[in-house]
Amino acid sequence: MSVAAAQRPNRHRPGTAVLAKGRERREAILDAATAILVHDGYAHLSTRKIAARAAMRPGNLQYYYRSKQDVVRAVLERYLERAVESVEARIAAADDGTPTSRLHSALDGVLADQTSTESCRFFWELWALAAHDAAVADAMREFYSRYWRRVVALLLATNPDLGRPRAERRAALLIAMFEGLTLFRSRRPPYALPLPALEKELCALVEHLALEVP
Amino acid sequence: MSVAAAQRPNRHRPGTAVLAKGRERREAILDAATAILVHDGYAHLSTRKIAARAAMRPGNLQYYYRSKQDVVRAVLERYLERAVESVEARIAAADDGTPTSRLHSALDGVLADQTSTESCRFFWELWALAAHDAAVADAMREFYSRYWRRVVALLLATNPDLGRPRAERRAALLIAMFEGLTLFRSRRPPYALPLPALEKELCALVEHLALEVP
DNA sequence: TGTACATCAGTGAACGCGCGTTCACTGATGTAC
DNA sequence: TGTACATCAGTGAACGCGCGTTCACTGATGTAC
Repeated sequence: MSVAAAQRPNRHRPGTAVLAKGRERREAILDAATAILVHDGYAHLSTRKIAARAAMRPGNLQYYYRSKQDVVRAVLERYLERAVESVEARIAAADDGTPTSRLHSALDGVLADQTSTESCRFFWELWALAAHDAAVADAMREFYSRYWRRVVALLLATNPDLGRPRAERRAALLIAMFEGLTLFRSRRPPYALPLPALEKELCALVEHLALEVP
Repeated sequence: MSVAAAQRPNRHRPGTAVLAKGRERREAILDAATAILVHDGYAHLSTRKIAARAAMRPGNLQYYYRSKQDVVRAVLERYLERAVESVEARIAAADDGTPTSRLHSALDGVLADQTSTESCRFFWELWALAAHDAAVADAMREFYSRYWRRVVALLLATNPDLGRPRAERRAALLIAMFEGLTLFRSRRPPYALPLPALEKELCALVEHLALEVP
């Protein structure tokens, strides 16, 4: 379609206001779908509910996204992209400090994200979804791959003596622990472990993994 | 019903063969539901599919479990009960050794479980389900609470100097890491991190958390 | 031994519902000439 | 300035489908007497 539009003479192009509205509507659809996914779960996610929440008719939703799967993929891509951006921004924000302080501010950022019930629930849904949907699995692989490389770089910057192989292994363990902690740290946690002072223990462990060489 | 049966004179009781068949059928239903949950996900779990897989008619399934929710709860309870039993059995099996060897054999058991795609997928579905279903959330809380107390006991047995509060915190971190590792360790992993030699690193970390006192 | 009876197990048809998607159609916007 | 036109956006009705559950009914099993 865009190819045909480019070849066509420069006539009858839609106005910028029209295009802006189209973009807004798409965003509204993704917002609605994200909210339903987080609050009710994928099992209760339907195109009709998405359309209702975005204040449009089912037929109109199909105009923007041809199928439910298209909506889900778009939701996923937007969410993961934002997640990556926010982590990068937090690391960059601690640029004044040493590598160690960058590591800590990244850690703080991850922990802050985890207190958001929405963020946790989103990932829980994704893990389940990825087990049965190849497209979701691909997106998750890509996301965790970037995440992992970033943590490896942070560890190596903090302590080059670690060596890349060890840094890679420890980064994997750290990410696993962060992801596992979502199960116990969301604001209304599904599983109640008494976790006071846990963050200190976690910080100590992170430092151990960053600094200690056997 | 069982109350009425107990008050009734000892007449017209169903034969043991009849009761045994009833038990078998219920097990078959739970097997079928578990398989569908693991292979297709909760979103695709329907009473009609469960019935078909258990080789019965929809109406007959309703005879054994009045509602879909009843089936799901029963599946969950059976699965978590078995999981607890299997961990207990593995720890007990290492009874010949020192506390440290018990710790290691428990660790081995957990890691062995994680290479089972079914086990991982089951838990992924549960995490997502628990976020939206209070009954599931309760069952998970109970499960993790037992799991956690067991790990605390193991850590304290290995090194009493840890002190209970620290052991509790470290047990929580360990469980979080184990649960997070399911994301990267299942036989056909949804997220590919290069994880050779990761187990050694994990063992070293477990020992550090068990033995080191700052 | 036979018959009445209670319980367990299973059947088949039917219900009303929400779902994902299609489609012919109408309206809004804005350009070209 | 007006009209033809292309594109974007939105509507409303309809489709066929699988769903969870109900229900009247039949058959199987085994006991009581």
